[in-house]
Amino acid sequence: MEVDPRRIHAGVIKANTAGASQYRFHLNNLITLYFKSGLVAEAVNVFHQIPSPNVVSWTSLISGHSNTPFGLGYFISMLRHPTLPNQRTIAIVLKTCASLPSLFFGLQIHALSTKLSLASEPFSASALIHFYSKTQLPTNAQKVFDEIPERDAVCFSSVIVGLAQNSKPIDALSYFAEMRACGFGSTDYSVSAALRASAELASLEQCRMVHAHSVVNGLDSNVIVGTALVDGYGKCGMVDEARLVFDQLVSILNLIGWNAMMSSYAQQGDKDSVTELFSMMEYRGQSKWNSGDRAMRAMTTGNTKIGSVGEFFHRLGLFDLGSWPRSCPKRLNHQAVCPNSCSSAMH
DNA sequence: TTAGGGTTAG
Repeated sequence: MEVDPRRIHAGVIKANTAGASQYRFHLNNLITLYFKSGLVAEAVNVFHQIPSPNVVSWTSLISGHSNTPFGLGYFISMLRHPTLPNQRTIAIVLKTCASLPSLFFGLQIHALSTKLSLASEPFSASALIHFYSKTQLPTNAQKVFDEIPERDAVCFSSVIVGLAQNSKPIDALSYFAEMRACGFGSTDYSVSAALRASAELASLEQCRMVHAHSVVNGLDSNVIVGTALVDGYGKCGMVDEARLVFDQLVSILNLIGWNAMMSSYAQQGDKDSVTELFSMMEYRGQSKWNSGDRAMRAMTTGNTKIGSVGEFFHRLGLFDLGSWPRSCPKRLNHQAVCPNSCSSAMH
């Protein structure tokens, strides 16, 4: 049953007899709840009701605006408040920098993380690796990983994914082997990336090894691993094995999986199988996913009317981020760019 | 005690 955040909000107001920190704790949770329900204005409103927002309050607010320039704007407001970020805040801001993408802002965040001794913490480091991978700087990503003293499975997965995405399959598989040697269990992220690397090498033996590994670890029925398997076998020229995986997982595969299977046939010049599969896809109504995917992409890439990150900060009068002010010399005109929310957080 | 990092095609 769906929880209505407004009912919870009413309960928090009624029960506001506890101390200030307890009240803030409940409001922080409410911010997240409102964002998850798509009630952005209400979430921002709750933030402004917190007398003394802490790092969790700010991170919740920034997270609700992740992947949009507003998230970066709120991060600057947080620094000016002043509240120092922790590795969770850094992670969500870097995720936004990777998604926009904004190399310039991300580099500033890396510098700040280093100053705050957060660049090697698992959460911020894995986000840094992701950021450098998305900005096509895999050597930087690798350097960040190598400097993490205590790595976890996500750090490993991030570097494997990043190297595989940047056409460094040998390095990716080397980290995949290291991850296992260090005793970490494989994840759907690391396995799908290892398959992508194997596919780029067109190494059938490697594909089969990772496939067997995914079966042992119970990951072979995962939709993304399954798609990577179809793609991997296809690129190794083993279209029958690709089809075997495809048929086993057809009930859960999405448009990407169908495309991977059709590409496998196309690479063999088997146009009859391609058209047959395409007809089957249309019959099942799967071709409709195309528009769905486009809509999803528009939603997740920060589809605002503002042309670029640079334009956004130019409008805020903050174009030169190289010189962050220590005090608050200038009030930002948040209403000009975000008329539906309060402006006092943006200073 | 809350917030939070990494995947599949072309």
